[in-house]
Amino acid sequence: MQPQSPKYEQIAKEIRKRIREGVYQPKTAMPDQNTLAEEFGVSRMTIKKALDGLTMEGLIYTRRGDGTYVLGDIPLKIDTNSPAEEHMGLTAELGHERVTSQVIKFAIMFPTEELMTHLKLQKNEPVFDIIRLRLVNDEPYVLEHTYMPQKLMPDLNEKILLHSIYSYLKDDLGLKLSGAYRKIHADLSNDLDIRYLNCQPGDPILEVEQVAWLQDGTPFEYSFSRNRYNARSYTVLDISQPTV
Amino acid sequence: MQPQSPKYEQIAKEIRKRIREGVYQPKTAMPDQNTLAEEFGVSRMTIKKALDGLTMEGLIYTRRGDGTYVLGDIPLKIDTNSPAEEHMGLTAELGHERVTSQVIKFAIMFPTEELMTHLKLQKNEPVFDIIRLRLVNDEPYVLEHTYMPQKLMPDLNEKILLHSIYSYLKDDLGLKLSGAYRKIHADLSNDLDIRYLNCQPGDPILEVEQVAWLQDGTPFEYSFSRNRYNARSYTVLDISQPTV
DNA sequence: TATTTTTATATGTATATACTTATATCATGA
DNA sequence: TCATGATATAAGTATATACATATAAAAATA
Repeated sequence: MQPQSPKYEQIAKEIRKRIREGVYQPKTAMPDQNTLAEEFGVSRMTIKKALDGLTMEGLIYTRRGDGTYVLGDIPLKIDTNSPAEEHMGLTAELGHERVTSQVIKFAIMFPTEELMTHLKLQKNEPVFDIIRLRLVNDEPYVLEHTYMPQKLMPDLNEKILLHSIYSYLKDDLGLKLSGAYRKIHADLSNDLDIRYLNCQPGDPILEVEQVAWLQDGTPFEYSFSRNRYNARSYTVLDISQPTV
Repeated sequence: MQPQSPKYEQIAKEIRKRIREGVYQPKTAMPDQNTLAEEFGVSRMTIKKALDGLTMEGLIYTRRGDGTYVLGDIPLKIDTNSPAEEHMGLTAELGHERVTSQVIKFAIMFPTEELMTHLKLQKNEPVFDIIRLRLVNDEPYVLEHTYMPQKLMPDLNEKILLHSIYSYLKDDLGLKLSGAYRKIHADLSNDLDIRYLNCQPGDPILEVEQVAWLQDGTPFEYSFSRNRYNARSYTVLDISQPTV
């Protein structure tokens, strides 16, 4: 019977709903914090904490001395594009399309110098070397080359690769993913791209190079996702917090 | 003599410095909140607010019941790549290199359907139509095609374009920039690219399409930045806040 | 009328305090 | 030895309160 999430989160959820349903309209002011505090039966500090979260999401903005205003029509979804996050990313993004995977390579090796740097490993700590082709409605969509430290996921196998690395890490191993650092380039197609992505020699490729890490800072994935230039774009939402 | 920034921000700044200088080492625990509160002579709530900010920046992470740990070695700079933010972005990024601009087009027009949508304008509200070539040490670097509503910046002129749109908007007009939504694609070079970026027909181009807006949600820029595929990559840091 | 000053209002910051909950450590017992 | 349970610890949540400060609206003044 105890509340699963803190009050400020429940309140944020309710306010998000009101914005979505038009109770609070874009470009108009919301009730002030004291009024909301009274309505929800909490202190103003708790309301403020809820509003702070919504501000960071870009749903509202506040002006000291004035009030709180609804924005509400900014696109909010970020396109994650992480091999390990396919169930949040690709699957969610494509909705009802049929996403399948094909494992092209599943090997284990000692890390190169570069991998040792990116994944913070010693030279005697093996990494998985995985290449997967992801298809949408049987059409080649993205070619993913992924390296992951074996020690973090000793029991990784081909069956998991076909399903979801993400839910394996999160649900089975209890690892908490935290963030990613991505570098996006344009490149020319190479032999693998031509073979698996059905593209021509000389075609441009959109490559996303990524290091992803856990909540404690451990890197768990170094990957390259290669997309046909006309098949996909990469989307980023950057809300810069006001610099003090 | 009054403090220009709030205490929690000053404390965050000091802790950032300590991490940078190695007083608090990566992978080790920091002093607990009560100790820090005592040291800085503030309440624990104030310390917590400072730590919350550092957590969002990805510098530290906290575990309830355990403590606060330093991460500290995650690359933090985001490559903004916004025409209007060149003084935070391009200039800052390239440090001591000499960045110059060349105005290729500076016109005014009524918006197309697409511009009306992206910039939330009526068909009788004119937009500036700007093409700039940016050079680093006299080498072509990026070709920027920018559209901005005239009503937000009636006095924009060619001299400003050569200097900094960003500081004009921020310092002269007092507008507060808030965020941007970007879409990144790979593309094939077109005539303009070939002419100004010194590239060959068939070369891949990294294009960043962007809508940027002010704190109140008003879009003020719709732009395309086109980069030679081997000249530049686009970098993103994505710290996902723990989902509740 | 136009400008300046005052006042009311709403958000921001900061504190002290109490309680909750996740984690690690240490003691206990099978 | 290994699992279980108590205990200490540290961060998280929430409140009440006071004051600071930015903004808008109203009142006073030239």
